[in-house]
Amino acid sequence: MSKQEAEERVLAQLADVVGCCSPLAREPLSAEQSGELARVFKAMGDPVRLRLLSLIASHAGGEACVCDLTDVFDLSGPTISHHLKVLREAGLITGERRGTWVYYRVRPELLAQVATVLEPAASDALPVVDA
Amino acid sequence: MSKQEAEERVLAQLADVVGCCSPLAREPLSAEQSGELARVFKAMGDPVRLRLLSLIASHAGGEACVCDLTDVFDLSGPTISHHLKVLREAGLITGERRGTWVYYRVRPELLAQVATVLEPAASDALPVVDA
DNA sequence: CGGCTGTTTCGATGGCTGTCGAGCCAGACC
DNA sequence: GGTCTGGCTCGACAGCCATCGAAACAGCCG
Repeated sequence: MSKQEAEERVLAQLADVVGCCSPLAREPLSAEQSGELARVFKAMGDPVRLRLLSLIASHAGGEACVCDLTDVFDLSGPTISHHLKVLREAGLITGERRGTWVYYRVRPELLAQVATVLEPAASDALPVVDA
Repeated sequence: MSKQEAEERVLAQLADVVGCCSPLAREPLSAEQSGELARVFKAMGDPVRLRLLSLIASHAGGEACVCDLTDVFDLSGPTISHHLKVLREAGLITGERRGTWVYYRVRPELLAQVATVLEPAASDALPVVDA
């Protein structure tokens, strides 16, 4: 199983667990569910990775080259690569090599799923959103 | 400054940074923003804490006593207490002592804010939500 | 082919963190 | 007041993680 396949499997597994709408506040998460979800949150639980994610997501064309990302931080190349790998293994981004450079783009569907998990808990008791 | 005040300050600071809708995909997060947000995600980046959060959120009346939470896990009391503290310091929950027991409840507004940060990135490129 | 640039992997290291047991504080009850 | 129970703090320890330099790998270009 290649690296790519392994990551695909992670995403599929997570999608299976998260489903389209298993709200955090509707019923307690099982040990397995919380494990899958925690992996995603843990990946986002680092300032550098969060910035990387937003840099990629907000970049023109929806994708960003590693070379664009490295310059933003005072970190070594390997470190950035490490963080990108973590995001990749969490299913949050995908990387594709085109010639010399590697381009990363976000997986919006995963972000949407995570947001869905959070939202019902929010709108349930909070009239602030006032939708 | 008491424990309670300190936590209030954290929440206020976070609300200030996150605002009502600073979308992750609209523009790159600053170092400060990512730091604040990462703290919340890191708090949710643990299976036990995620389950605790969902247990509290989904509990009848919107609040749960520590005694209810301890039994669910094969963990010592201090460990549960530690995780609750992390969630508290991240602004995700609040604890209140009433007589013998301590009750915890979630802060829906923070969850809503976090979800908001995620969502625009999602709906931006994903027709799946089909709203 | 040989070198050059961009990116990743490897190994090591310092710091953070999840976990526990022991002990402490707060209320309740006698 | 004395004691009992629920919950928290403290200190310690093992495992994980962010970071780095060095080295390996992948394409380009001369």
